[in-house]
Parts: sequence; structure tokens; C-alpha cells
Amino acid sequence: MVIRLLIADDQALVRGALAALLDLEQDIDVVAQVGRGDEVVEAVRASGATVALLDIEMPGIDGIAAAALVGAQLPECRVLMVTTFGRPGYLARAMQAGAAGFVVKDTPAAELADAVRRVSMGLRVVDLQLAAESLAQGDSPLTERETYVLAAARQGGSISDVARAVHLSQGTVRNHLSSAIGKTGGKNRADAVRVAEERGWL
Amino acid sequence: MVIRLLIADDQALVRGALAALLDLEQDIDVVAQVGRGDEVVEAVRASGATVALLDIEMPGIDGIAAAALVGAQLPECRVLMVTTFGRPGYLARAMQAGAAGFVVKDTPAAELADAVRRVSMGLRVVDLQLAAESLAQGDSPLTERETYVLAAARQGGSISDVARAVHLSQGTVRNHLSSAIGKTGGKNRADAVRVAEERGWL
DNA sequence: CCTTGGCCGTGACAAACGTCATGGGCGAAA
DNA sequence: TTTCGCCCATGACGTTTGTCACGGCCAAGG
Repeated sequence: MVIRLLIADDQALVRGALAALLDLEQDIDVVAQVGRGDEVVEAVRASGATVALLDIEMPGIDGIAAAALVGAQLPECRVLMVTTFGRPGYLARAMQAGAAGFVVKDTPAAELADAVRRVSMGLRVVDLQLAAESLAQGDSPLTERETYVLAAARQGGSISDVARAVHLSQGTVRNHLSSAIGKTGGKNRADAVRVAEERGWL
Repeated sequence: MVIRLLIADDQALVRGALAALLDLEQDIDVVAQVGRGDEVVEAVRASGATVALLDIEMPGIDGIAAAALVGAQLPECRVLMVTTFGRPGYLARAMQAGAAGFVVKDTPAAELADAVRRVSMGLRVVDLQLAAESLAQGDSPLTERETYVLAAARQGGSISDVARAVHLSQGTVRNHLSSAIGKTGGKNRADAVRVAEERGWL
């Protein structure tokens, strides 16, 4: 049985290169390519793909959200996440969203086709080290609003800027940020943002 | 004449995929692949590559520094930079380092082989829009120490942390940072870091 | 020669920031 | 029902930060 594969990555060069790489395999057909997260579901439907290879960083919606949509609407299509950043939080969120596998972009190219095959057969594919880190670190301790406020503070504006952006009082914003700083162990707002990004909590 | 190509990218998956893509072309032979900047020169020498495809973000030394080394030691090998981030400052620095071309990773895959061929023939390949931005923005207005201090402040520590790291007085650090904030147009230290990174001034 | 500009430092001041205590409203769990 | 945690807000506090004015050192260039 030949695998019908969809590739989603925002970088056209990488997308095309991955397609070229995987098209060399006899048992894999690249039947669709998209560059935005919000085009994934429609493309899977139209192409009848049986496996979707999704990058996380994408315009529109990110790959994790796209994976959740695919899982909900087209469960016969299995999802393999592939991403640049091996952040443990990403793995956890991707699995929660129903992804069947998770591969980072610095795994050898030769293993990718195997990962696709395994996912296609219903197996799970995960990076062991990443899984360990993910377990060790656990879920995000950040509250919904804390995450939201921290994300809004990412661009680097003053408290009042953030407050305007999220429609909250300045005091409330400061409280949420203070709490986020405490939970991340950072010494700054900027530091907290950095840590949270690293952990995949944003 | 067949083109002997070296590919340097820290992400094995991308590296292999690009190799697969370009190996499909009759007039291109991928003769070497490396994952670190500091292995580029030796690999070019050993493989006799005539064109080097270099990513910028790499461990060891970055692609720009590697391009400078190749230009100095093996001028018969032309360099084509390929990078994720289309930062004008990167383009400027890459060209100063002797690169013959500059491609961002969201150009269509079909154009990459052409870019390689043009570079191989001695032509220059640059993204027009990026070149315009680069000219409009000009060189970094930041002073050497300002750049240094700003880079040290990147990790997100307090003034005293930065001061310790760069062996300067706290007051001096604040002056340099203030100046950098003014020149970047940022409203924060964090904001200034963000802007400077975007522009490729770090 | 003298001016210019980068570099380093000090001191002072206003604004922004991080922390804390406090309090009310709300939904979920015990 | 009561408790608990999250959410929102306020006010107060001490600290950090950003800005400015000022002075001294030094190398490059008019």
C-alpha cells in the first residue's frame, strides 16, 4: 500500500526539498504541499492524504492546532510533526493534539522516511531524549492569563502597552507578569519570556 | 561542466533534503555535506567543490564567517548563502564576506538550482527586496561597545549582571544601553535587543 | 594645534518595574 | 456549603532602569 503524504512547511525551499527527498521512496507519494497551517485540513481532504507531515512554525494557525483539526475532522489521516526546535513543551502539546509522531529537524534524513512509514502503520514515533525532558519538566505551570499576558509582553513594550493590548488594568498585568516571573524562575520580564519560549510554554 | 556542490546546514533533515533536491539535477553533483561552520573549509578542499551552499545559523562558526574563510583560502569556490531569516544586515555582511549570492529559505524550490547555476557561472544572485531594505537601512549605527553590551544584555539579566559580564561600571553599561535604545528606536532594553537582532546588528 | 568622536565613569532624577497585601467575584471540587 | 484556585483590581513600597549633564582619557583627522 502506497503512502499518500502531505507536506506542510512555511519555508518553500524546505518544503520542496523534503518533497524531493521523500518522493524518492517507492512506497511514498507526495500528494500535496502547503505553506500555511490553515490550509492543511482542506488540502488533506482534497488530496486524500493518509499521512500529514506538519511543521510547527507556520503562518495562519500553527502546526499543533492544525494537527488537532486533522485529528478531529479527518482521523484516518495520521500526523507526524517535524520542527526546528526540540522544545519539550512542543512535544507534549503535539501529542495532546493527537499527533502520532514527533521528529526534530536535525535527525538524519535517512530516518525520516522510516518515521513516515511507522506513523502510517499506526505506530508512534518520538525522540526519546525529548520525551524524557518533557516528562521531567511537566506541563506549563502558567495560568491561561499569565500565558496570554506573557505572550503579549513578548514584543517588548511597556506595561501600559501590554495592558492596552490585552484590555486589562496595569496593576493586573503587573501581577500576572510577576507571577509568571516567579514560576519561570526568571529574573526579569524579558528573562521570563525567554525561559517560557524555551520550554514551549507560549 | 558539472557543478560540484557542497551543502552546509546544521539541520540534518534540511541538509539531506536539499541534497536530494539538487541531486535530481543532471548538471549538479552534491559532493559534500557538513553540519558545522568550522568544517566547511576543509570539506571544500577535500571535495573540490566549486560551489558552496551555506546556511548562516550553524554551530562552530556561522556561515558568514565560513564564507569569508572560503573566499580567502579557496577563491575558486563560489559561495551561495541560504538562510531562514531575511534580515537585511545578514545580506550586507554576507556580501562583504565575499558571498556571490543570497537566497532566503522561502523562495520556491525550483529556483534554487538556477541560483546555484548562476553563482557557478560567476553571476550574483540576490533577493531584490532584501537588497533594497539593506540599502535603505544602511550599516549598523551602533558603536562597537554598544553592540557588545547589547549582545551581553540579550540573555536577559540585570544591569549588574551585564556589567559583570563585560567588566564595566554599571553606569557605563546603562549609558551604552541608553544610547543603543535611542539608536534602535526601541523603547526598552529588550526592545532594542529585538530590533537589533532583526536588523542583523548583533 | 585643536576639534571631534568614541570610550569610561560619576551623580542625580523621574519613570517604570517587581513585589506584596488586600479584597471582591466566580466556578469547580470536596 | 465551604473551600480552593483563578481572575481582576487597587494601593503602597522599594528597587531597577532610562535619561541627562558633566568630566576625563585617548586616537584620528582637519
